[in-house]
Amino acid sequence: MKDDPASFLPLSPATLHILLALAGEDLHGYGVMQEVLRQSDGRYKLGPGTLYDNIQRLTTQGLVQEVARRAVDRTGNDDPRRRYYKLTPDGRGVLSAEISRLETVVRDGKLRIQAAKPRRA
Amino acid sequence: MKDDPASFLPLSPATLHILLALAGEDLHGYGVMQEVLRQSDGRYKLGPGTLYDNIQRLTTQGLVQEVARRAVDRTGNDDPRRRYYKLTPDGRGVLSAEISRLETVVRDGKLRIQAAKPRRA
DNA sequence: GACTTGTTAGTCGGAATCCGATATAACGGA
DNA sequence: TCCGTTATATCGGATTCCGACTAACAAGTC
Repeated sequence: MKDDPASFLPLSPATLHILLALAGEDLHGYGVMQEVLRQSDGRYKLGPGTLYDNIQRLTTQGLVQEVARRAVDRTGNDDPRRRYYKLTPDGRGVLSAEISRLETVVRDGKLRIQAAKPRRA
Repeated sequence: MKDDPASFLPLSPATLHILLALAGEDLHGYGVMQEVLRQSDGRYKLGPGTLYDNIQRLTTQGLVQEVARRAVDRTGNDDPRRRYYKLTPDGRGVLSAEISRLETVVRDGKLRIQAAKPRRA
């Protein structure tokens, strides 16, 4: 995947949040669901359909890859059913590009919204 | 439509950019395409299918409404084929909510991206 | 042991959305 | 007159979303 990271943009909300969840640490599918829920304060809930569709697509695109099981997580659990995923360097690059793109969107957006009563400039 | 603005979130990239384009000034369909292209520095191009699908949906949702406006724009043009649209107050509220949601996403994202890579300094 | 709740992976199928190709036509300038 | 641009709109295939469902195992409770 030496494709330009920009060619993957913009990311859908689901894809963005999945990559974001994996940016912190490697996680298994169910863990991604929980992490997205946590990151959004319970406001954005990812269903299994969306999750696994995305994981599969992201894997074939080379942005995410499955990794050999980790021994234990920080809670000391080790459920053998788990399948862990991690961001590839390309995945991290795409996420990074999207974040900075969104940064300008937010900056522009705030200006535009405030100018609700345009005074001509 | 007294629905909670949060119930419309998150917005797809296409929807977000259309609302953003209309936040500055009332525009006609083709104008929205151009404005989105301009705002993204030519990186995000909206096709007519996506545009009109969205305008229709946003109109029935009450976030956008068509306005009768035959006045000239700043280039002095007055093409009678044009159909202008504007953001409703609800539309502005939804856009505002999405922008502030994205603000936290960006903030979190930046932390996560730089946090997970200090593989030796 | 039986019961219950939570964890974990996945499938399935319909709905929603995307999005380019295409159609149509009026515009403006060379 | 002819051409490139402006402008609205539809169509249909492809992609994505997303909840309901299946299936197990885990862990704690009664």
